[in-house]
Amino acid sequence: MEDPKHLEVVSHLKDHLIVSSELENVVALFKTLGDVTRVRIILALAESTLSVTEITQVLDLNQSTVSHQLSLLKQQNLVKGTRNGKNIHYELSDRHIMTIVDQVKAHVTER
Amino acid sequence: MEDPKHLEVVSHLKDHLIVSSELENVVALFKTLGDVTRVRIILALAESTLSVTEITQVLDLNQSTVSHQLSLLKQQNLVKGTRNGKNIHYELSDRHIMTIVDQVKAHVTER
DNA sequence: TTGAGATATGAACATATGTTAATATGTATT
DNA sequence: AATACATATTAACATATGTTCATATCTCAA
Repeated sequence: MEDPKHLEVVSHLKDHLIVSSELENVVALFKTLGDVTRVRIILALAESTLSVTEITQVLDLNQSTVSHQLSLLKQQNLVKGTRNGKNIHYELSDRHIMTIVDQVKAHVTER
Repeated sequence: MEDPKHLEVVSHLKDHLIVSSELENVVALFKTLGDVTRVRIILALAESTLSVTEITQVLDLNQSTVSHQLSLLKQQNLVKGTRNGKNIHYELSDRHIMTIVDQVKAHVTER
């Protein structure tokens, strides 16, 4: 037999779970963080501001790869770059990101 | 000219950023959360325990899709299912997940 | 044990994604 | 202006991913 309260809840659930654009944004952020290369870049930038070339050397990546991924990270407002002559210094645009990463890290290690 | 302190930091960065299996796990979790369907399932389960059929109806999805995605969510220990006769009741395996989702939601709305 | 309902699984498909090579653009130095 | 260095961009490719259809498996009731 079914709990009538359960049926009640379920029948109304459909209306409450609107597909908000907010959901899209949250998922997009998760998706961006769901790649090893990008997270490594973020972790590196958490230690120090770095130019593209430096990221390339430190993480042992193709220059093109770094530029591509930085472009995605910029789109999500996770990093920002400021030009300094020939170089562009990249840094985390927000400390908040590290909070999230740490949060998830905690969740992962905790099992 | 370059800040010598900066050069110092960068030159040692490569050794500190080990590709830990922990990193892989963190990224895998982010990747799992980087899909609208999966997050919608999580948000639904945050409201109430649900059977596969109920999820199918509430979220207007294909039964096969729901099963496939639940399987991925199970692999990441995000949900767990317990059989009740013909049905299987799915629930979040951990409240912690909602904390993470809320965290990111906060980050997203805050701009 | 046969049938019906609930869930899982496998194969096929279209699309998305990450990396690379090649090249373009931008910037400073001479 | 020419060169060298740093970064971005484009196209091509291989691989990964999400959905669907068809079907298998499991469970209960008759």
